[in-house]
This record gives sequence, structure tokens and C-alpha cells, in this order.
Amino acid sequence: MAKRKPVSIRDVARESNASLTTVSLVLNKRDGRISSATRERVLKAVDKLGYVPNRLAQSLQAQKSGFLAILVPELRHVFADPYFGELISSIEEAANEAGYKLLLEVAHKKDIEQKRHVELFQRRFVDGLLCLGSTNRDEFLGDFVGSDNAVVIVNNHLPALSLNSVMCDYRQAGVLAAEHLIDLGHKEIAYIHGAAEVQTASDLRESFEARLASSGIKMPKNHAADGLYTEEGGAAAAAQLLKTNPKITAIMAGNDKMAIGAIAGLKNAGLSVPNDVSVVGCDDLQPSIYADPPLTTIHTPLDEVGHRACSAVLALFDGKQDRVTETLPVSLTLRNSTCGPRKIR
Amino acid sequence: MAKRKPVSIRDVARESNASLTTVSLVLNKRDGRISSATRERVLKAVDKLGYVPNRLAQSLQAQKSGFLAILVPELRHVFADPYFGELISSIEEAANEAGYKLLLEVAHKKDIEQKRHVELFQRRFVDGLLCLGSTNRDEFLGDFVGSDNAVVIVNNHLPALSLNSVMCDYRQAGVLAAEHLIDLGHKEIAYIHGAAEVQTASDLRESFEARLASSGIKMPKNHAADGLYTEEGGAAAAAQLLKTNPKITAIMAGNDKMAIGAIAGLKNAGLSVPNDVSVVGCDDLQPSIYADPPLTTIHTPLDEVGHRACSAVLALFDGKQDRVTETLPVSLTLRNSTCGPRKIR
DNA sequence: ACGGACAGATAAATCCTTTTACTTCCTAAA
DNA sequence: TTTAGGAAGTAAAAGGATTTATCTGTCCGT
Repeated sequence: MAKRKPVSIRDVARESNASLTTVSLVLNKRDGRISSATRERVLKAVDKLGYVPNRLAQSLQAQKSGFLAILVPELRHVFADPYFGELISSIEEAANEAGYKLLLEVAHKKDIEQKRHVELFQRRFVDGLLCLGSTNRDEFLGDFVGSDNAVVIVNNHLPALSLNSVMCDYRQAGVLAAEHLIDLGHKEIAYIHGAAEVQTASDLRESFEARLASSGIKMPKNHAADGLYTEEGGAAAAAQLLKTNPKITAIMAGNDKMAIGAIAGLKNAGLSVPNDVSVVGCDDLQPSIYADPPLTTIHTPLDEVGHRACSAVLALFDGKQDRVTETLPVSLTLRNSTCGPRKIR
Repeated sequence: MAKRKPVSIRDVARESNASLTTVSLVLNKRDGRISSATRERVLKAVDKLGYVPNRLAQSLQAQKSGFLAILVPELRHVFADPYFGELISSIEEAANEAGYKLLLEVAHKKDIEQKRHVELFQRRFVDGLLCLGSTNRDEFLGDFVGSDNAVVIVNNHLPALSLNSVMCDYRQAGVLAAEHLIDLGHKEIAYIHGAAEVQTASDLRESFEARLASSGIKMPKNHAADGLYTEEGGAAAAAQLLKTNPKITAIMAGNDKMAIGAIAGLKNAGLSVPNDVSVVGCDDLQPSIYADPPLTTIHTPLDEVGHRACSAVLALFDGKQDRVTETLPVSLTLRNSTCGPRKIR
């Protein structure tokens, strides 16, 4: 299988007895000044030779790659996480729509150390970058502050760095979740939180606690536990919380994953959800539908976030916009993991 | 924020009073014939100007893009599916290791109609292509047969098309699952299958039924139902199967997703898993661990598949290999969704 | 018959690197 | 003194497209 030499615009020019310029003009429909006879000749040659323009040459000349990169953290099987998956899917839709292709970038430590993330732009790999799962610890993102690179933080924001972002309103999420539990009559409420270095996680927790407080419900220190953003962590946290504080009747988790883990942990401890303990999640990803019981959770419009983030990064690249910070409203999705508190224990 | 003009090798040459060639030689370490004084001058200039080579120009000249594409089917939220996610993660690892970047391609119908998948190569977008979730209906893959493009079908094979592939042994999977249920003493066994146009799905089913048959266990037509490769489908299929054939004591599902759905469907119908009905899945993806009960399933080494598929596509591109068909062994992962059949009903 | 306008087409520059094929200048051997 | 050979370096081509500036003609008006 010898590699056939690909046809170039030169071959088309020769075949059709026209100049490179003419061929290029015809192909790019800037052919106002080309006679239809010539145009036909050129198109026939293109067809005959099966010519397709080499996009490396095009990009080199146009000074744009036509690629956007998606940067995800270096976690085990990160792409198998439906949170990232849903975002990626929606970004892909929008990118495809706009004629862009998507590059996958994992923030491998060694790449970051070598400033590969900056090279992504310098070396013309991409026109824009969408950062998923960023945390306050990702200092390398500072390299983009003040640069003219089109970078958008997706579904998060970093108070320490002035960067563009498109995200859900996690403060509103906290309020909605709190109000739901308050409305159901819960008083002894616990919280399973994700990593503190994720700003939206802090936002969620703070607003949740603040809303409880404003209704006179206090959350002591020992009513909070770290769920490590994993099912295992959620399960362990739930088990421990109820062991330490048997009076707890409801648990809010920082995301669906931990909530689902929490349900498993509670069941394991012989408790029934929601009859003994109500559980609320946050994200509303597909697995929450198939949880047992199906999870009551805060719906975050990740599709919308993905689409807007993609539009934003393109607007930035095109210079149509200078700065983007969008916050999208969330809502409560009621399923079967919550009910009123048990009367007596 | 005006876009700064990027530094090119020209600027470095000027700054260091050397020729383009010299700079290039130094940068590419083919500098045997460059004096160390000159080398130093060049490197200093590179450093001072912050020069990084433009990879579009490099790729254009080298006639290779340094990209591999991952082609996935056009399914809603395809990236949120942990099956694809796990494969993508492992492919990414291998690609990164080899210095390659990954491009995401969704097989959108309109793109396929326009032969965009072939253009991926013709236009030098990628050096190789990894096809996930392909089916016997994907006739467009025929465009790659006999071409010199580096294309690998990942975790599947297409009998109608002579293409490279790396996959798990789904025939062995069927045998292992069947033997497990036979060993437990089951006689009334049902099957929830995925799409018939997925070859490995047929392989799995056929070998499963054949193994049962060789132990004298027949599976009548009405012991099989389509689970549509979704949780919902699995749930519906399980419910229907048990309604029609109340004597069924075990169900094998074509993948974990349908198995988890089946468990939900059975529970919903008031049946207990595994005490009333055993359920076996196939894939061994993360959610199967957190199913309730944790799912007994066939472990398919997707990580290994991803790694090997990536190596294969690179070997093909480099011309080190002409044809690849690998089949990797699977194993049974025992969890709690199976036990012996209930005695009486 | 001459200048201007316009249609149709093209040569050459540009984007940025790598690589091939020299050119110079020395040194050491004959 | 010539000459072969090595060391150090560079001009130019190639890779494939787009775009700018320019060049022929032709036709019209005066």
C-alpha cells in the first residue's frame, strides 16, 4: 500500500490550464471576476482529480487552526465521568455547528510544568481553550490572564484569576436545595461537600448554609463531611455522619455522584432513603434518574453551559468580545429521594 | 488586546546573526556541524524571544499532522456514556505517551453524507482514525477498505468489511457468562440483547446460547428481548420477560447498562435481585460497582483495548504493520447480582 | 486616434519550517 | 605548492494554499 501522492492545487491548475490564483478564486467562491467558462474548466478538473484543499496549508496561511481544545483535569478515567461527558457532548455540538473541531487535552502534570498549555496557542494548535473541572489550585491558568488567548473556564470561576467563565448559578442551587429541605420540615441537616478548591463547590455550600441559617437552622461543624467527589467518598461520609449524629434526617451532597454514594452508604447502614434520611444531589446527570431511589437534585443546565461556553470562546477569538462572565439559572428536579423527616427514632 | 505578532524562526535567525538553516538545525538537534559558540548564540536568541515553532508549518512540511481522531456514533450525550469514556481515556493515555493529540469526531449524518470522514485524511487533519461504537450498518466505513489510511475499529469487528480491529473476545464472554449461570444451577434463562447490527453483540449472544445449548439448556424465542442498549430498555425488557415467563430465574444482558436497567425493572416489579432473579452484565464499567446489588458481570479489558488500538493505528501509519486484528481475553467479575435459582415460586 | 474603464487572468509574495545541495575556509598530507 | 577532505555555515527549494498587485486586452467615448 504505497501512499499515493495527494493532489494539490497545482495539479488542478495544470489540468485546467489556469493559474493557481484562478483555481483558488473559484474554489473560494470569490470568483466574481472569473468567466463562467473558466470556472467550469476548473471545477471539472477539481472533480476529475478529486482535489481537496490541504487544511494545514490553509491554516498556516489563514493564521487560524480551526480547532478548539477541551482541557480536563488528570483524573483516573476522567472521560468516563458523565459530568465531563455531558459538557463535552454539548461543546461538541456547538463546535461542529460553527465548523470547528475539538481537541482533547488532559492536564498531565508534566505537560503543565513544561507550559504545554501555553504552547497550545503559541504553536497554533488551537484558536481557543475550554477549561473543564478547573480548581483554585490550578495556578497555571494564571498564564492566560491578560493574554489575548481565547480561554473560557467552563462551569466554574476562579476568584483569584480574572478569566472568562460560563457557569451555572451554584449560589442559587444552594438556596433552592435548602428551601426544599426546609419546606419538607427538616431541621437536622448534614452536608457532604466536594473539594474545597472548587469554587462552585464552596459557593454551593456557603449559600446552602446561609439559607438554612436565615431560617434559624444551624449546621454544626460535625454535620459536614468530605465526600471527595466520589461515590465511595459519599458513601463513607454518609455512614460516618449518621453514626456521629443519629438525629440527622436529611443530607445535601455537593454533586450527584456523592449523593448516589451516600444513598448506598445509608442503605448499607440499614437506613431507608428517603424514609429515614432524605438525600439531595446537585447536577442532575443521567445516573441520578436510575439511582434507587431516583435522586432529587438540582438541575444544572450543562447543555446550555457547553453551548454558551463554545460561543463565548469563538466570540473571544474573533475579537467580537473582550470579556465573558455568564451565570445561568438552575432549578430543582423533584424525584424520590426526599420526603418529610421521620417522626421519632 | 491586540494580537501580538508571533515570533518566527526568521526573527531568531536575525537576532542571532545566523541563517534559518542554522537555527533549524540547532533546534532539531541535528547540529553536529554547528560550533558550540553558534549554538549558544542561537539558543540565547530563542530564549530571549520566546520562540516556539509553529506546528502548522512543521506539519505541512513533515506531511503529518500529529493528530489521531476518535470517531464516535451520533448518540445523545455519547460522551457521557462511560463505555465510550473509558475507551477514550485509555486511548488518550497511549496517544499522549506517543506524542500524539486526539481529535473528537462525531459521525454526524450530514458529515458522513459529504464524505467528511475520508476528508479527515485527504485534508491532512489526522494521521489515523479510531472508530468506536461502529455497527454493521456503518457502510461509510467501506470507504476505508483498501485505502492506505490508518484506521482501526475499536472493540468491534465488521465481518462484511476487511478492516483492522482490536477487541475483546465476546465469544469467550458469552461462554463465561453461560457457564457461571449453569454452575449456579439455573435452567430458565433469558437474554436481553443490544442492537443486532453490533457484531460483538451478536457474537456474545450466539456464544452464550450455544454454551447453554451444549449443556442441554434451550432458550426459546420468547426468552429474549431487545434492551436497546439503554437502561430504560433494559428495565422494560426485564419486566416484559418476567411477565411472559414467570419461571425465569436468571437474565443475561448484553451490557452493564441494560443489566442495571434490568435490575431496576425487576425491583420495580417487586422482585428481588439476586434472590428471585439473577442478573449478569457485560463490560464491567464503574457504575456496575455502585449498582444495587453490585453487578456480576464480564470484565472486558477496555483499557488494554484502548492502548493497543492506539499503538495499532500508529504502527499502521508508520507502515510498520499492514494489518491488525487483535482479540483480548475477558474474565468473569463476581459481585452480588447472581446466586442460585429460587426453589419454588 | 487616444485615454480611460473594465473584464479576465496571473506572477509573485506570504504564511513558517525543514532539508537538500552547495559554498567557504582551513588544515594536513603528498 | 597543490589537493583532498573536513568543518561550519547558508541559499534555495519544497510543502500547499491565499492574496495583493499587476498585466493584458477589449470596448467605449470623444
